[in-house]
Amino acid sequence: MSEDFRPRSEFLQTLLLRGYVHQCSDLEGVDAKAQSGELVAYIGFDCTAPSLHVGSLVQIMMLRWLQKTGGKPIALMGGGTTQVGDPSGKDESRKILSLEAIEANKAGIASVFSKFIAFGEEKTEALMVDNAEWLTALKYVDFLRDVGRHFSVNRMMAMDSVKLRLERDQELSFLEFNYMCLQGYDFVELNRRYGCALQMGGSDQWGNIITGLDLGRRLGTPQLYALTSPLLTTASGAKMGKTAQGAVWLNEDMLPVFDYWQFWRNCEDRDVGRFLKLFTELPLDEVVRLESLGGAEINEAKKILATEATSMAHGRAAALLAEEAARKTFEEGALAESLPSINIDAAEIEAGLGVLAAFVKAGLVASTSEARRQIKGGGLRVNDAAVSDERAALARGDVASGVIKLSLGRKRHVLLKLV
RNA sequence: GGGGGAGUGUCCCGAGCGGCAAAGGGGGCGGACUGUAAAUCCGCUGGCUACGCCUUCGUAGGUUCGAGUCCUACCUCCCCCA
Repeated sequence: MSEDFRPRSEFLQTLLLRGYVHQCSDLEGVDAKAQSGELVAYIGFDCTAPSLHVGSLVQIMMLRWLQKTGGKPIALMGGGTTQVGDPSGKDESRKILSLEAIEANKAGIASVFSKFIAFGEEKTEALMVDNAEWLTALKYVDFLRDVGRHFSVNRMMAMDSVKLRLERDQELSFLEFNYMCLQGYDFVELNRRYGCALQMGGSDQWGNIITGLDLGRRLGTPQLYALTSPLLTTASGAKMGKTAQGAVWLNEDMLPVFDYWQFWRNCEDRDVGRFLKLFTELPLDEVVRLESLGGAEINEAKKILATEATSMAHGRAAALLAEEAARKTFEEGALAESLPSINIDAAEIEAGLGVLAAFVKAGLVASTSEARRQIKGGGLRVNDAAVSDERAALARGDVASGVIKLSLGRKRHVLLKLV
């Protein structure tokens, strides 16, 4: 990447300044294309899970910026390629998903996407397409003759995704070996169908993307471009988007908005600036101001990060509600109505629901054994009072304004709402 | 085809003379300290109707009062010879 390159398009300026760019095959080329107002770009998404999590957020944001700056984004659902499985960055082969599971996952992902990007037929409205559309219709022999002839096995063997498996003597099935060919073919197909000239993705996708570029050249498409974003880790090196409780999902039914807000609120000091640039749309000078806050003041920046990021995924109203719930809970020590909650039959309380069972029910602990351990460690609280007796039961008297507040540690809270 | 080695607590790595719910890390969770941060220190890290019971060491059998540990077969992976 040339250091002194000065982009003229708003699209590239934004991506470069906000830290989205890791590698690009041809910045000038992409810039010119973006300038012309004809840039169509795509990112492919696996259909391996029923939703998307924070790990995909960088990619989603790139498509969002593309749309905001006058380009047309394409979200490519890997309905076809997911049937094959990408070996990139994986030590072992992935389980092959059933077609029904892939379909269901696709629907979940689509609903998340629509929060971030506007879909439709207009020029800058995004398209969502599924590569199963063309991949499953391919005839094997035809594909080999038309496309396979352009792939050099010698080169494929040298690709990191393949090389790694071979070096470690790990199985790489022929099925997976074909993945990059299919992804390469996707790019060409999207170019033919929609004039898509740029594929973006995480840095681990560089090899796959470049394969598409080469294939395009050999098959006579116009010049294609590649752009990857850095692989995101937190300042302390952990993979982005995974927490103890699991992935940080972008949809509410898999992760309560309160928890999503908390995820951002609890980021490390060193990450605030970077995250503000990548995951919010605050002007850069504001970001600079916020990240320069020192000491405890950086907490203000974290709150803004949390609310801004949450607004995008769940809407402003829900984000403000989460912010308010956090303020009440952490700053005032008061009861916040909008904490994550589960309904519980009043009769169960009357009957004397044991604390152990209650915490399991609330999902704060995985088993009664864990609940016992947490009690020993002083980690469980009912209405902010530490539980010391594992045989205690919840009672009518614990109910305040219709709820009982259960807490695990300082940060995780669930309200039992009596019904 | 022949010879040798490996598979351990379902997050990962990794010890394990026949008495083992199984050493030690990492990670994670909880506590203390803080700023809902980082660093540090301490505790916990199979399940249950819980001073007891049940299920765990690639799979299936066997020897034994008793098996992760010994024997047999099978599966998977690695190394050497062909």
